[in-house]
Amino acid sequence: MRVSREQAAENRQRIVETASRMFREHGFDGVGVDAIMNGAGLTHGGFYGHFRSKDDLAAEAMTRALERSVEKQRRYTKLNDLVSDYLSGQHCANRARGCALAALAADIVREGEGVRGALTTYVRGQLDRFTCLLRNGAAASRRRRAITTLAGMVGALTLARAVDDPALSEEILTAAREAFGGTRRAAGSTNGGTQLGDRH
Amino acid sequence: MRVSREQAAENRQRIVETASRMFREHGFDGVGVDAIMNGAGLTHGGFYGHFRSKDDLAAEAMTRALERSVEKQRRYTKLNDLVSDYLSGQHCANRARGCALAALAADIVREGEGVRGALTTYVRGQLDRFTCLLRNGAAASRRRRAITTLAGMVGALTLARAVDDPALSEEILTAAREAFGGTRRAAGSTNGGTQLGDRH
DNA sequence: TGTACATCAGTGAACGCGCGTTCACTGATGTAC
DNA sequence: TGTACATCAGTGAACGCGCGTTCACTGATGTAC
Repeated sequence: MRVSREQAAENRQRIVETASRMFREHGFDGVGVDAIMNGAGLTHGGFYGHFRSKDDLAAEAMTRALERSVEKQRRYTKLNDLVSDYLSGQHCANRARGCALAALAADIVREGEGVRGALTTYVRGQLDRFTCLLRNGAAASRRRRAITTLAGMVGALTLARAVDDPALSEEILTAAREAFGGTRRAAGSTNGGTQLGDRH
Repeated sequence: MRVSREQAAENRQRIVETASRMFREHGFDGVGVDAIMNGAGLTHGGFYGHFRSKDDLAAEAMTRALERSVEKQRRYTKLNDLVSDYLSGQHCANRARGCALAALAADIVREGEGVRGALTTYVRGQLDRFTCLLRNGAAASRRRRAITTLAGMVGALTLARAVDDPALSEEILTAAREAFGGTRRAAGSTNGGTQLGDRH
């Protein structure tokens, strides 16, 4: 049943992609090697030809998911658009294809070095990107706003997903979209036009 | 080896408390019945005299952890104090005794009805409490700020814990403490004295 | 109040299942001539 | 280019371990007289 080197490389890719989706949906402990390999159209026995261990795959799948996330975000030129998409009902409903940070953040503390390292790099990059997208204020201020924006996005998505009641989910997403989006549109604003936490 | 009814009730309590701590530290799948019972000074065999299943205990432990959290928060009269404590380095380092929402939020989506129900009730209560603690603005505006404050707190704590580098953790907590705290102290603020997201 | 028996909280061995991992095997791919 | 052999990606059975759960048993507690 040998397969061409090219095919084998494709298979490996597919395993990583599949794992990345399944981990986001069910958590690291919620999917087995067996399920991942089946999801990739293979049988479990071949797994250790590609990876040293399940943890190894976890680190790689995490890295991949975060890279994808970065690519996707490069498309945005306005923070407001990025935030709106991040806090959309669609993203909330689609854990498997969504932000790995929000899907796995709580689990990550307990994972190995590889996973945490990948995540830390991503958070740093994310903060840099947000800082650039924010227009007004000094660098230090923009950096602080980048932090609170990222925290607000992750927290709001997590809450909206955890909660039982769709109406409450929607309320959370809407409120967060308005507060953490880069632009202010509401009439009668006390700080119209400035970003969240902007005060230096 | 029978034990007085009073003693048995105490034991049950202890199991719930222990589970509540261990789940927060290691996740629902990260601790076994065996470990919980040992942690409570008992052997695993007695478990099913107290609970119908591990899931049952999970729901109860979650409920308990959230009730504790509410009791603790009643002590605060100013949102700023509450936020400062929530986003303290101590809380960040102590998952086992800290906020169950932040410790388990990502896992909760995959848990049973009991756990999710308990959490939803808690989030509603939390938002009501925050809305009360916020002083300025119309009810609807305070409610929205309550949501973004809660989201920001949970997100910032989650990020600070997930990240690999203590300096970055500290930076995240500090920025969030300033942004999501109820009062503004910084000089040169563009919206001094108003709360996060306050604009109606 | 004291005695005799029933109850039942807790014990520890055992069961069954799923999961991560290993391994002998297969047969298509890659390579040497 | 064609043939013969070596390689090795993938298969599926098997192993060992841990975990949730069950159960026969123990002996202190609770209760009836």
